[in-house]
Amino acid sequence: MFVRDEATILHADLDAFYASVEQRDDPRLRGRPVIVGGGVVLAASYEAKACGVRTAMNGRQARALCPAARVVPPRMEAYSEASKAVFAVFRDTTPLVEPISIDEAFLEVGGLRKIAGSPSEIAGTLRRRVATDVGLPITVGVARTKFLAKVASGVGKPDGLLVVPPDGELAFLHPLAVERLWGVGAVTAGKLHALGARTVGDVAGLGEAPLVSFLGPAAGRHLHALAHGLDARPVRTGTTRRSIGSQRALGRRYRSPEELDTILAGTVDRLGRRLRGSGREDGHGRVCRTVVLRLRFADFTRATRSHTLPVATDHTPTLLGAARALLGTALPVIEDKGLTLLGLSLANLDGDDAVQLELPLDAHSGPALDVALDAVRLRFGTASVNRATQLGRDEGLSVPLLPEHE
DNA sequence: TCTGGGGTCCTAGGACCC
DNA sequence: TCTGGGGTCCTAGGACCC
Repeated sequence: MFVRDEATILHADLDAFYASVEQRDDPRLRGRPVIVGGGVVLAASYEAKACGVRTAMNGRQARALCPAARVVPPRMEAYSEASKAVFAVFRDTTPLVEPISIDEAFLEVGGLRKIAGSPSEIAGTLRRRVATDVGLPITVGVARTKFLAKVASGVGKPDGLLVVPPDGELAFLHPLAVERLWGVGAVTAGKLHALGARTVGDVAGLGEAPLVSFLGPAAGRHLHALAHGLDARPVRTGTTRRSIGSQRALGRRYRSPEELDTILAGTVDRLGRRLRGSGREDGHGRVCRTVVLRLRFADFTRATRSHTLPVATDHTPTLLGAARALLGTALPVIEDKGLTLLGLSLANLDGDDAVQLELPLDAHSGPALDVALDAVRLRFGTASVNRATQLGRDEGLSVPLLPEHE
């Protein structure tokens, strides 16, 4: 199996992205605390973060923490333009770019040494180009694996460059708090604390069995591997969207079924247009099979209702019919608890590219498979291949399960 | 703390078929 | 008639990310 022994993966992450665009475009905001968004903080400049303001924080609380902050409404078009300009720099650096979100990406720069220099030199050039060409600060982490590069950029923020040398990986990783790990949120962090693990090194010392029993097979095995610096996922280009969605907060006041139906019809219409590719660029003539209604109630609990159509479609009346039927089934609970958010997702895009094959593993699957494991879910399409190769690496199960099945 | 909007992936279980 | 395994598809919920 291919083993990388050199730090050639870059994780490039713009700093306080929306807020930095605002400071770039309005000199009066530079050096001052800036909050983007009103009711909820979408982004905070580092000056605002110094007061304790955080993304997703309630707007009133944020203003109380940082009375000097300038609060500006979001300008999504400006951020989209800035993102395109930054990604142009990424793609000019290497063709192997894997976008993660509007403001971050992985770049594979192995093999560019002769023409562009070492990975850390390339990272430095990238940072300077983003600063001069686009006018934004960016932090880059450089490491042998995606995971370590991602952690490195987080530790290196803001406006930094941090290289994790292959022989210094565990020394870098193990002192870090478990919350630093990509994929560990509040719930998982709480479970790890309950196991006595507060640092990544503690997690590495736990062994796989307790992690699997506390976190489930996928998360447990994944975390165990990451804590030991193991992560074979390659940088991959051309990943396609698996779902698109739209949602709307409704506030607390009562909405009649008729009113909800109007909102739903508007949402379906918007998503239908996106699906067919008019307006936004994430659709481009795709079809979907599964319609998911998303609800949030006044007590902050959530629910979903979904329906899978016999054939994939982009036909708005068909989608609306399915959405209406789902809303109908949910009316009693809406009546009971009070609805505060209504959303819709269109999933199973392009129908069959997410087929699930469930294969049993038996004694013939390989003696290396010593973990209690009932079945592997292989999904054909990008996500599933990931899982399968990861399994192959972690367990030494050398991929005979993977191919041919098509 | 009275909490936005857009996503990804994983888990569990039911219905149904052979 | 009952039990069981194996396989597929679908639904619902949850954790997490930016």
